[in-house]
Amino acid sequence: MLAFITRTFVLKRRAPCYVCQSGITEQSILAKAKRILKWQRDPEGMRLRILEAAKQEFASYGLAGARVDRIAAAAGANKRMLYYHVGNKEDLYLEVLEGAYEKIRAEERTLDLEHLDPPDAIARLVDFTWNYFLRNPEFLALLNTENLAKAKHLKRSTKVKSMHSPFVEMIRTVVTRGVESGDFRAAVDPVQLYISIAALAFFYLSNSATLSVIFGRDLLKKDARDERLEHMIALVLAALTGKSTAVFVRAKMPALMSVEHQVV
Amino acid sequence: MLAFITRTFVLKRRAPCYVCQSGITEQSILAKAKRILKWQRDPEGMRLRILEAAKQEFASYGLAGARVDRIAAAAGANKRMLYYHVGNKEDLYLEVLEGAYEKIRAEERTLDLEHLDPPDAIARLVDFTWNYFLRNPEFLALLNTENLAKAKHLKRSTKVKSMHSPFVEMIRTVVTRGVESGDFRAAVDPVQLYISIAALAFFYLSNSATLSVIFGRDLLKKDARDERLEHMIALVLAALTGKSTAVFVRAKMPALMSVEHQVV
DNA sequence: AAGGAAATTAACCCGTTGGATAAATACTGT
DNA sequence: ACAGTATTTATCCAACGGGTTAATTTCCTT
Repeated sequence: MLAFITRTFVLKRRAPCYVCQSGITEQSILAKAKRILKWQRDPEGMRLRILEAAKQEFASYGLAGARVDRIAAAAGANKRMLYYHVGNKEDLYLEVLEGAYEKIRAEERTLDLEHLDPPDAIARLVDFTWNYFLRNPEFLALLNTENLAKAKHLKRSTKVKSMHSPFVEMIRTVVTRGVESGDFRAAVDPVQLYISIAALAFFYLSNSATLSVIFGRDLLKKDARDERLEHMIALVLAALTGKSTAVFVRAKMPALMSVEHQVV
Repeated sequence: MLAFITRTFVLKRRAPCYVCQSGITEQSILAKAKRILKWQRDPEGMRLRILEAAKQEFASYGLAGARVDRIAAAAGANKRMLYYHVGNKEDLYLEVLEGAYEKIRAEERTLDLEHLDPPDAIARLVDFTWNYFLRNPEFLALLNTENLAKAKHLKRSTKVKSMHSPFVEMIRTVVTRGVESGDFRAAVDPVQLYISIAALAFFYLSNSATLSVIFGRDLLKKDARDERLEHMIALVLAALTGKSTAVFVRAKMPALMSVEHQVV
C-alpha cells in the first residue's frame, strides 16, 4: 500500500524529482495520501508539520544549507504552503528558533528549584540541562546556526528577549540561599554560573562528532554519557561547596538519579 | 591610486560583478594589481592567499553558505585558481580545517606545562585556551561547521587523527603530578578535564551573540571578558584543589597575569 | 444551493553558483 | 632562442533553489 502510494506520487512528478532525494517520511506520505484521495483542509496541522519539518531541516543543514523543497516534502506539503502559512525561508527559520527557546524555558520552569537544598538544586539543574540537550539535539544545532549569523534574527525577535530573566532570578535565589545556609562558600554571578553549566553540557554534545574523532573514543555511548554527567555535577558542586564529590574522589560511581524521564 | 586600480578592475569585469559585492581587501587588490601591470607567477603565495580567504569565508558563512566566487575575489585570484591549486569546494574546506587544527595544536605544544606547578599549569592552560579562542574566532566557527556535518570531512582526514594524543598525555602528567604533590584532591580523566576547559571557553565565545541578546549584556566587552577568565580559572582550580579562589571568594579581583601576548 | 473566502496544488521564472573549457601568458631547462 | 610546462585569464553553462503566478478544490455562511 505504502509502496503504491509512493510510486504513484513519484511518477506524478516531473524530473528531476525533489521528493525522491530525501526528506520524505512514512508519516508525511500517509498524511499527504489521505488528503489526496479526497484531500481535506487542516491549516493548523499543516502549519505544525511545516514547523516541525523545518526544525529538523535547519538543524541538520543550517540556514544556508537547508532546502525549502525538502522541508515541504518532509511536511507532506507543497512548497507554496510554506509561503502561504509562514512566509519566506528566513521567517520560517526565526519562527522555528523562537519555538525552540520557548520550549526549553517552559520545561525549565517546571523544575522548581526553590524547594530543594541548594546543592541538590544545582545538581538537578545540571542534570536537567544535560538531558534536555541530549533529548533535543536540534536545539544545539539551531543555536549554533544562529550564532553563525551573529544572532541577526534573534535581535529582530520581540518574543524571545523577555523570557529569560525569570530563569536567571531562579538561579540567583538558589545561590543566595546556598550562601546563607553555608552550603556554598561564596556568591557567584548567576549568569556566569548558568553559562558554565550550559557550556559543560553543550560543548560536549554539540561537538561530540569532532571530539570523538580526535580523541578516538565514542563520546555518545551510554557509559561515556553517564561518566560525563557525573563529571559535570562533580565539577560544579566541588567548585561551589568546596567538598569533594564523585569523579574527583573515585574513578567510577553508580549512576545518579536522573530526571531524564521525569520531565516531559 | 587605490581608487584608480579598483575602478579599472571593476570596469574590466562583466556584470554582474562578483568583486563589487564583497570579500575584496586592499591587500588583495594591490596584490592583484601588481600582478596585472606585468603579472608574475606566485604559486605558493597564491595558494596561501586562497587558503586564508577560504578560512574567513567558511568561518563567516559555514560550508553551504560560503561562496567560491567571494573566496576567489578576496584572494585576489580568479575562481579557476581554486580548482587548479586546491580542488573543489569541499577539498578546500577540508584543507582549511586541517590547517586550523594544526595551528592550535602547534601553539599548545609551546606551552610546556611540564615545568610548572600543577595548579599553575592548569591555570595557564585555561588562560591559553581562552585567549586562543579569543584571538581565533574562525577556529570556533569552523569546528561548529564541521560538527554540523557530523565530522564527515574530518573522518576522511589522515593528517588530523594522529596529532592530538601528545596533548592529552601532557595534561595527564600534569594531573598525576598534581595528585602526587597533594595539590589536587584526586585524579581526573585528562580528556574529560580538557573537554571541560575547552567547553567553558568555547561555549561562551562561540555563543556570545545569542547569549548577549538573551541576557541583555555585552559579553564581549573588556570587563566581561576579564571576569569570565577569572571565573573559569576559579571554577576549574576550585574543583581540582578544593581551595577557594578568586571569583568564589570575592566579587572582583585584579586581572590575572595573561599569556595573551607571550604566545605568538 | 450558491457564492465567496480559505486552503492547496501544479507549473513556471530567473538569478545564482559550483564547476568546466580553452586560450593566453610567464617561466624553465636546454 | 625555442620548445614545453606551469600558471593564470576570460568566458560559458547546466543545475539548482528560492520565490511567484494562476488555477483548483474544499469549506463556511447565508
